[in-house]
Amino acid sequence: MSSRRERTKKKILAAALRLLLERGYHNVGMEEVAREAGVSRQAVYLHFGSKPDLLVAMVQHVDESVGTPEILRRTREVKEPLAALDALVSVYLTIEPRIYDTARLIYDARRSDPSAEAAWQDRMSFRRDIARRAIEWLARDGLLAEGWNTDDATDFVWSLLSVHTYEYLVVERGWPIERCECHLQTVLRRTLIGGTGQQRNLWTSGKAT
Amino acid sequence: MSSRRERTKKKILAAALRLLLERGYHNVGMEEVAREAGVSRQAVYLHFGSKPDLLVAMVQHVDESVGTPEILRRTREVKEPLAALDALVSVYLTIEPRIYDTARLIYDARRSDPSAEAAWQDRMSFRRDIARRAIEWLARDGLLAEGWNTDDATDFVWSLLSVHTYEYLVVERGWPIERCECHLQTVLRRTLIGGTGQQRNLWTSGKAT
DNA sequence: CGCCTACTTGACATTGCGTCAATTTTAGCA
DNA sequence: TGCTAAAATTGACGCAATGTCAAGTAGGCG
Repeated sequence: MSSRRERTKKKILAAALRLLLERGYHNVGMEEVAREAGVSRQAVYLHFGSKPDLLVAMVQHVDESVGTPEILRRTREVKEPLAALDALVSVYLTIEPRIYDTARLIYDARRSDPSAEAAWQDRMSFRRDIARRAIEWLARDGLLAEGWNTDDATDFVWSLLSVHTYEYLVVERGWPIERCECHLQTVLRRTLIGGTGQQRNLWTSGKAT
Repeated sequence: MSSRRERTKKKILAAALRLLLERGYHNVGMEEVAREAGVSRQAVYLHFGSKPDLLVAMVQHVDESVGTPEILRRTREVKEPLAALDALVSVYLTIEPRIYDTARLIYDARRSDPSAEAAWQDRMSFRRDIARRAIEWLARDGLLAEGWNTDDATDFVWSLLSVHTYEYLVVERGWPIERCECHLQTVLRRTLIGGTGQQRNLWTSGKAT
């Protein structure tokens, strides 16, 4: 039972998505979004107060439709901490292709708009929490390699599994997802896993799926 | 023998630098740049045709004043390939603090401006070349770890030693340069060095300077 | 002095964001 | 069916920023 209002809102969101993803935040005006959605320019302002607000709404909408939380739950189904690191990479590369474009939009806008900045920081602290959970698990079992503490390892994993790693390797360099997954898992295992875990896993680390 | 023209140009560049670095590309207008430089708005257009062109000129100016090529030459003074990887990180973290702000400006602008995009791609392919040299050296000596080929390792090093790794770890998370250097060196050594090199270096890898 | 280059001045066109008030359309409901 | 209130349109406006143009004004050099 979508009301008239909600339907129009969805139309606008869909249009904004198409246009902004294709041409970038600063290259598309509200006028064009309205035209693409088949509504008047003012209707856009009626539903979303401003361009930055429209962007933030777009991002939230994409996040919900992708279902990030459900996918992330996979990380917790894993039985042992060593596999958690692999799962983290795997989940990262499942989600990233779907949200990359919008994440990039928010990143672009955050310099010039406070609410975009807030949305970005939200996302970032959420991602750091996910990374931290895996690292704390490793650390508790004494598997964290020499030279790392929980905080530093968390930051490193968070920064390695970021929008920009995806951008550099997959988007710019054209790596297939599988190759990216394999290499990033290798990086994390060799770098962060020490103690007994290293013996067990070092020699399988070059040939993950 | 700085002519009047050149002096004015420098004044404008300096003013643009101050303002744009502080407040970002989209938050500073040409009017303000001109006022800060103590010249008329049209003088700015006289010297640099447009805002994007001013940005590109700014970046080139900073690059020259930092002397990136000279600093990068350090990478080649290294005697053995294992040390080259460490030197790469070290050089990266010498240069990055000085150029981070302007690099970030270019990155911001590249979505909406072709000449900024070109400047960015230039910079990126230059950086990949640097990384590739070190990796090829490793590979030639058979020190590249299992699971990596030259291309992939180059891309990975390039993406790890990027503007955004610096942004995430140093700028956002407040890592001191030394900590960042130590950890990144560890990452590269443990990840990329295999064969005999690994035996020799693995146990010093947690405690680099 | 006079000349040329560099710079200034003030005006203008254009675009994009955001706002407003008056009006029309439309969905929901009696 | 016809009424009403919400939702959307229309057309105008203010504002700020980019970029352009033409005419005028310094400042150095013969």
